[in-house]
Amino acid sequence: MLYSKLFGKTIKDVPKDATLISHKLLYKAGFIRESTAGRYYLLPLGLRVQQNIQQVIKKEMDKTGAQELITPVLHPKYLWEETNRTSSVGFELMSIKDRNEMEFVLGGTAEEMLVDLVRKFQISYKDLPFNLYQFSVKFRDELRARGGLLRLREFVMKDAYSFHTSEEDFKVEYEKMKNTYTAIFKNMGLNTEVVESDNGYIGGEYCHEFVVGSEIGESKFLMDEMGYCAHEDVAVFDPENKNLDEIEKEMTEVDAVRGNTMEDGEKLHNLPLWQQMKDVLYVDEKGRFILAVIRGDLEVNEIKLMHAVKAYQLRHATEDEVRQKLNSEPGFISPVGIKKQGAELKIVGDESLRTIKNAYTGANKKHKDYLNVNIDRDYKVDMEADIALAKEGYLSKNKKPLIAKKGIEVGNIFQLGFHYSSKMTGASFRDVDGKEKPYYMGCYGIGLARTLATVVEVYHDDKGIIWPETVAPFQVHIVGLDLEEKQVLENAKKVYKLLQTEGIEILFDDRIGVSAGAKFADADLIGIPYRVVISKKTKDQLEVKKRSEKETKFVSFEEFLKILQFSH
RNA sequence: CGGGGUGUAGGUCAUCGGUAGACCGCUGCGUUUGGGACGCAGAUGUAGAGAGUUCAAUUCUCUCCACCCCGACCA
Repeated sequence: MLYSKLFGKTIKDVPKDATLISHKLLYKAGFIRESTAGRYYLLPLGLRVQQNIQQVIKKEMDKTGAQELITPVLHPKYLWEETNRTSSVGFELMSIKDRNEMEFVLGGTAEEMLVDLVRKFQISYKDLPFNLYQFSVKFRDELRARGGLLRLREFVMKDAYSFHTSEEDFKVEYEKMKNTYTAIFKNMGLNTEVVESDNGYIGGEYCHEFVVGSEIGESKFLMDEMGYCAHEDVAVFDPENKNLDEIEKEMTEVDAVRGNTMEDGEKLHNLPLWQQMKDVLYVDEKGRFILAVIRGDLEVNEIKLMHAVKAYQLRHATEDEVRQKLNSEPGFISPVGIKKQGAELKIVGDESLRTIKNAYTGANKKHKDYLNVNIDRDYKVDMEADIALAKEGYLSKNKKPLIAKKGIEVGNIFQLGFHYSSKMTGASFRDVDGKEKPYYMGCYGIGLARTLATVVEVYHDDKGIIWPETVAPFQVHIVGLDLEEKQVLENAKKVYKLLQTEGIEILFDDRIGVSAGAKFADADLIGIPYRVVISKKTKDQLEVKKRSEKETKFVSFEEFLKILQFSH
């Protein structure tokens, strides 16, 4: 490719909207331009990188025996209604009607489509298992797009869906995908943590995120030195017993003229925070009240709570609701003697309540507290569950301190189980015993543009991008200097042609009348792995420099070919 | 959707009640040419949209729209 013909120029100033390094560099170097929020043009350079990423993924996926296909982008809405996902997806569905008023959903994920495809065939146990994947544009009307390519409303995703006769068979595939994903990202130079996480709207019981550690990432997760690694949403920990050796004292109601915060209670009674009970009142999407009770030094994990009570939306109750519906008082709520007052109330106690004795808490009246409250004796909960938010420094179940990390989620794998096959009619196979059975499923996604941005986040310096060779838009960047001298120009063209015949992808900066400094700056910004300078100085040699290194060296054409071959 | 912010040339910004300017970039000519060269000449704007106040609005007020940041959501 001749640089003089390349569409998309480098610029010096970036739009003020760009805050992330990847966004700035990709914009400056001419890889992307914005259309509207969360929708980007991929320019020729950007597309080349994305296609390389796609190749890396495809190669590893094909190795596992997965097969590539393509589904329509417009999904018939009735499919989404069949699984009841028109109301429960985590992202806003975009829909559209055709001339016959038929309703379609712009695909944001394709579980229903794949099941619908598979059920068009008479599947038997002999056909299973199989894994089908595609690269296709996904539409998600995200509440907020963010950070350049990091969170888009339209993006190419590799999504794969596997079908199995049984859970055991699925688990083999799941492990295979775990390894495949690790390999895929490694091939692009990305080290990923495999993080246990929450399924969200996809359904199923467990899943793992592939996360690249980064301060700008949105995924918060916790690790310990024994290899435990889980997203904040699902991370478990050992709450540690606090004072279980104390004997249970008599519960008393005392005056408590204090504010509404935990700290106010701590100060007033001069007792440790962990001995206090924290009571948080939520309302779910059906209007049920849910009182989460937890040890005072811990916080409620709303994701865990939602799973425990099978709700998919929670909000905090208002002060009026606390007073009127539950006859309690904000800041003084307690499970002890709380009246349901006609409202549906579910009290969920965290496991940590079993680690303390003689707790103190509000008395459902303004400026009244209870002291020496003990579970079972003084109050009962409707449900005991782990609803606590893990934090750095807490002990893991391995009794090792947890370390908090942040990262970018570039891919994930989900166990779906029978989630879809049980909801969609005909989603079944004929088993060896002649019976029709639902198949067991999994799904596996990678966002290409986000992965691209993540590579830039990891591989750059103050001058520009430093592409890993597997995804670089070109392998070699020839910088031609002194090109107004015929000899030099001819020589540069010759090298360009010869390298091309070797099958090497080259960007040749053939611009005449552009200063050396400008060309070097552009080469650094674009970040192609090898820079080759050809000028009147270099004569019949090539001046080679790796983007990732400082030194340049003069080599012959043949020696350079060897360097390139060696690097693969 | 809640909170905060921004909309002026392709980009970065200035101007501020009296109809717009700098730098980068772009075009042409010339001089330059190993780390973003210089000179000269030139092109580029319904100041996001609409309404209001005013003799006069890019400037003040309101509404809408778009975009960015923080939060809820996610590949």
